Amino acid sequence: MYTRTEENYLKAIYSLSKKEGKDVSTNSIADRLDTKASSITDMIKKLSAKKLVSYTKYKGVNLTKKGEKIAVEIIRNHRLWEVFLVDKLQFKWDEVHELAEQLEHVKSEKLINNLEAFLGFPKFDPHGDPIPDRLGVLPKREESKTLDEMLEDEKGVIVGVKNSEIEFLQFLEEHDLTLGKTITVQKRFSFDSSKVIGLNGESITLSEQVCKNIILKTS
Amino acid sequence: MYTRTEENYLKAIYSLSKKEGKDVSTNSIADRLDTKASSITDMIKKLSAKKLVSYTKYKGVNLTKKGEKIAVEIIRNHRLWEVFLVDKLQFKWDEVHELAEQLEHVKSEKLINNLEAFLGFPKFDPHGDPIPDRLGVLPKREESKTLDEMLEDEKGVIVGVKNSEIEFLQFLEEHDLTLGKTITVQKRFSFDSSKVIGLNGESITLSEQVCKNIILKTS
DNA sequence: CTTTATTTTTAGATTAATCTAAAAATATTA
DNA sequence: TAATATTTTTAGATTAATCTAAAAATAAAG
Ligand SMILES: [Mn+2]
Ligand SMILES: [Mn+2]
Ligand SMILES: [Mn+2]
Ligand SMILES: [Mn+2]
Repeated sequence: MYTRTEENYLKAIYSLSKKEGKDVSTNSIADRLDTKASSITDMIKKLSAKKLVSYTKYKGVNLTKKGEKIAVEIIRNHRLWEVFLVDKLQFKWDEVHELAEQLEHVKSEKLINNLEAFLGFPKFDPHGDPIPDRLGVLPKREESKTLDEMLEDEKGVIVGVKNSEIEFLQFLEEHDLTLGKTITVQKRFSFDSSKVIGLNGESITLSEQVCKNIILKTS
Repeated sequence: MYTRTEENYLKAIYSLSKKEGKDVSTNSIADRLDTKASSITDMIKKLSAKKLVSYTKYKGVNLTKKGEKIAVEIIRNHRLWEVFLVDKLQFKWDEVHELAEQLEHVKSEKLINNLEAFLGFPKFDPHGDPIPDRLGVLPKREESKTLDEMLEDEKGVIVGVKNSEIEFLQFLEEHDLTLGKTITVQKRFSFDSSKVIGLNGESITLSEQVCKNIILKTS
């Protein structure tokens, strides 16, 4: 139906428009996909001709309903494959993203629906990101906040991360800061917004940067 | 490492040279891949430059050790994915080939090795074809013959098919002629080489064409 | 051993996705 | 607002994979 490249553009535009709200700029897509702005302009014209994005020169793009539907489908594929790799094939959460980037483009509705059933209809992927159902509806997470927003003595369970880069995930893994772990804020230093937290009976110091990227459910 | 197209050419050359013995001709590859002969010549030059095939103009091609290694790797991927689809995701044996054609190109040694372990190190795919191990070694099947070669009153267990086209597989499925079934040759008609066989206590007539494409282990 | 038929290769085009360099539009700042 | 900087688009090339049509090589028939 659509080429792998087209799908990757749609996915990039989708997540950029979620993150930045407004129209998505040529340069931001170029950054995200690690290509040149001129290539983006070309592809945008193609996507626009196919009614997958709405585009006005110099003003940026937005996904149409049609374009968004495809983007969400690919995201669904991506996240279900990540669950498969972690739950069934013994992969760690920092090893699955690149592979899922390949697997997400395999074309078969039956495959992905059967895979979903095989995995027990998971609602979140190994990084805590929501998995769209077959209609494209994203599950809502219960009330949650970032560790950065938590106060001293507050307690919470890790339910997701905002950054899925390998180095960050490995850092968390090494400190046993994985999904489902319960932590308590022991101290907050106002001069740099770093925190000391309690985990497994031990204390760890975490930078503001780290705290901003951990999502918790506070009871 | 190699493009999807290159991999498909190598796979085609591999199976054609197994089937036909001698040098593989440009036209036979074109037929197999449903492309024009001129495209084949172009690609062969590319593969030759990469030392994946040995090629002399007008004389056809053969895989080098390097080329064969890649072809066998892709076949390993293909067959393991087929097992996954049938054993874990409820696919029928006539539904998996096209999907496996996509999945076989996903690049990750760890993925395929973990998948193999997850599946319990299967030796044959859903069509009875041998699955190369991680070193590229193909398991040997026990003594077997085609139904066409069997004599009256001879008994055997279906262990594979020589033709994996959807229509043929569906035909077999409808008659419950699936892997593992035991059948007995009840009668052979010499005028057209058709046979009446016994299966599940019933009798079925099968054409020579069909008999030539069913592989059995005779006790 | 010629002539004819078939197969294979070459030449030249096309399409998708990318790039560099330059031009045009928009945004910033003095 | 005018000058400057940044962003975006256009123009022209490149690479991979394919095609059609024509030329060259090989094989088959007479
Ligand atoms: Mn991912
Ligand atoms: Mn994820
Ligand atoms: Mn197959
Ligand atoms: Mn098979």
